[in-house]
Amino acid sequence: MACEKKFMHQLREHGLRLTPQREMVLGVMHEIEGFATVEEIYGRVHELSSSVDLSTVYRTLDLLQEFDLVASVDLGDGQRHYELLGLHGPHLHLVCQSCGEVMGVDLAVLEPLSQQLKEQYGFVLDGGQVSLPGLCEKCAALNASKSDTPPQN
Amino acid sequence: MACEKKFMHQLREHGLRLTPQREMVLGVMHEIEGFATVEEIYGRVHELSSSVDLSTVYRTLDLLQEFDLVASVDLGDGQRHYELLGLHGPHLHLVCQSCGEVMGVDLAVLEPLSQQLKEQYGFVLDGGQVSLPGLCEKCAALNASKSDTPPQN
DNA sequence: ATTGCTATTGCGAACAACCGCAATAGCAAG
DNA sequence: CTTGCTATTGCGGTTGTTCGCAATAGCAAT
Repeated sequence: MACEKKFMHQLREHGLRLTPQREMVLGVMHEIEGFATVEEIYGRVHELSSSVDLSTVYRTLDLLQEFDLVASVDLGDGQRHYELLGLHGPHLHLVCQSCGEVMGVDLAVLEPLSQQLKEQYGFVLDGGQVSLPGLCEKCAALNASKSDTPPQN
Repeated sequence: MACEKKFMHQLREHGLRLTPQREMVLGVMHEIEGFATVEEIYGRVHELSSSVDLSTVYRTLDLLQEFDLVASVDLGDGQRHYELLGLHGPHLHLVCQSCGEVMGVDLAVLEPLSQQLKEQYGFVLDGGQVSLPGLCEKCAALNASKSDTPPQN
């Protein structure tokens, strides 16, 4: 797959090394649909090779994230969730505070805002890392009716 | 201060109670300029009454956040930072990934985006909770020159 | 003032994420 | 195929945050 190639290339460029552990983590990410917790990723990697350590998984995910091969989203459930970006590339995440649903959206919607922040404050937005909290369509509709008691899920 | 009144009122409305611990946390937040870590807040509260527990501070901050009296920002330094909103009210946070500087910006800049997300995806943005990662003016300029080696501080 | 209901607390333990260090193993040069 | 340099690993321990639970204490009604 193109993803592995890209990874190898980026490692070389930075003087880093390709290890079986790193290959395994990336491989596992490919098998997974959508988001995965570190626990899930570690579980699968552990099946392949039981000697791989949890911190190595964390470190590899950090690395993959730095290379924009993976994105992490905080759903507010005390556990970070990771998603392989492989084909689609970086995108914006809309996170529903009520049901936890995540919607991937093209970074283009940020363009006007990005432009304005740059002009007005000199701030250079990093769109690939953005997660926006709010309510998805369904939960917003639910909340509109019984306006009180903020939904906890 | 108006803040305490508002807090009491909101507690009552939700059938919650005003306790000395909650008053102390809010009081301490008033004394602090800008952002404070839980450690700092707990430290000051502890001076006032050494029996107050750390988890109570955490729980109170959650509560204050729910009532929009306080905002939390993740600066990426493994420690959450809290800011009293009292007077200024909710605002957007621009967080520099490089130097950690936080810039408060009026929520108005989000209006167009908010509108578009609602129309296009039915997603209702919660602007008061938004933190946007990127680079501040200074760090962006620095980064532009030596384009390689992502800054670690 | 007293009472009763229940929100809140302090405590201890759990949890996710991270770090420092010595040992290991990629990788490039000879 | 060696050798040497150093990035990387596994391990143990630490930090920041949250949880469950029994005891306490707000608050409204009597």
